[in-house]
Amino acid sequence: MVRPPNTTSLDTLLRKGGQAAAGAHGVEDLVAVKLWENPCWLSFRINFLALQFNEPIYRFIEKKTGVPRPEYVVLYSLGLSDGLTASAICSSSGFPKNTISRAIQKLVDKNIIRREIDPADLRSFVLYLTDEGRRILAETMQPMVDRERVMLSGLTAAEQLMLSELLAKVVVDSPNWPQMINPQETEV
Amino acid sequence: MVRPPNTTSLDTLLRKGGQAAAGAHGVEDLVAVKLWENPCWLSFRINFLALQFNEPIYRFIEKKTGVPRPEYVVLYSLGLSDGLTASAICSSSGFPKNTISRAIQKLVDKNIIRREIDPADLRSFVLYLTDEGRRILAETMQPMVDRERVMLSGLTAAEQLMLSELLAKVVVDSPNWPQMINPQETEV
DNA sequence: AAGATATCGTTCCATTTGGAACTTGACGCT
DNA sequence: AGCGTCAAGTTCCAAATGGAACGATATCTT
Repeated sequence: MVRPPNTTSLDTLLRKGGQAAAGAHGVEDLVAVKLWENPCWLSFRINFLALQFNEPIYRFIEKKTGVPRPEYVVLYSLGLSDGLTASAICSSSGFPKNTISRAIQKLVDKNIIRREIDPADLRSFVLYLTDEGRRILAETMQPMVDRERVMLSGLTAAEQLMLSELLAKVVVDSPNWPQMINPQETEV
Repeated sequence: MVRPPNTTSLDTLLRKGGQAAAGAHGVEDLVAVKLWENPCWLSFRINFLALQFNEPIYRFIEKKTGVPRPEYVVLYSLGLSDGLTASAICSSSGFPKNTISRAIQKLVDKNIIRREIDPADLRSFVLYLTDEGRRILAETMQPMVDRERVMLSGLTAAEQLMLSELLAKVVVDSPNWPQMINPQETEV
């Protein structure tokens, strides 16, 4: 385990990053531990924030419109780029294709989207929002944007911009990451 | 909708944050749209990165040790702070209490953790790692840390530190966020 | 051009999930 | 002390989930 000492101290620096500035505010005990004493600081912080966004907003959306999360993911994707296929939605969202397939069927049944055969590829369908779909999107977009604003409200505008850029940079880099190797059973 | 024009341009700035610097790299089409044309840039980026971490690492851990995600969350929490209760793990992880309850039972059955009655509160139990639990943690910690390193490898050390601090600041601020109000049914 | 291989989307089915009701113990109030 | 309310965990059950197999079309190989 010969490792230059400055590597270790970078890890510590990263993990403890911002602890002094943050102070001992109202965060729960175990959350504090997971924030400051955690070798996997990145994944905890990201998962925690994802949860803080997703849980309330999807609960709200389903209560308000009757559209559950996987269906809303389809809807939202079409809102950004109408005329997508199921597989494009899968790979950008991470949901498995059977879940998206079912979501699409429900949305078609409810007349929130419509499905057309792709003349260029008879295996796949192209999906479009209906007016009803556009209505639901319009109705739910503001609460989502507001929720993001709330989550960012503790940062200055400059900090928000910095965060945006850093996260984007990581996402853009993601195609370069090696996929995880399988566990070698020898170690068991 | 009278809104000062600079508010709008801050939004645009945030959304497009880093687009120029990032360039047109290998990221998928719809991912690119969700990155740069998305009013909810924060939640997309965070959810995307959470997925990129969770999916491969929990697949790996389950294959290697037979411990599925909710059980591993319990295990990991105890690794950070031995002697927790189920409810502490729930509220810091966001899993519902029945899921955590079942995970704990499985872990006790497998002799990965042990459960003692809390003399201070006879309703709750205090959980401890067994040697087997510690062994599994030791075996899986390095791959998790490595995965984080890979995800951060596109950033310089200074950028990593900045990201760490910004995310921590947002997490620390989270207790101040208003909980989401319920949808008013009048609009339907 | 034919066969092998890969991809799109659906269906099947065993497993997991999480809301809600429940049990038991703690705590506050009179 | 006695009663009402609340919190910790468990159990029940209907619904969602996701791996795997499948049919159909595209694409690649030789």
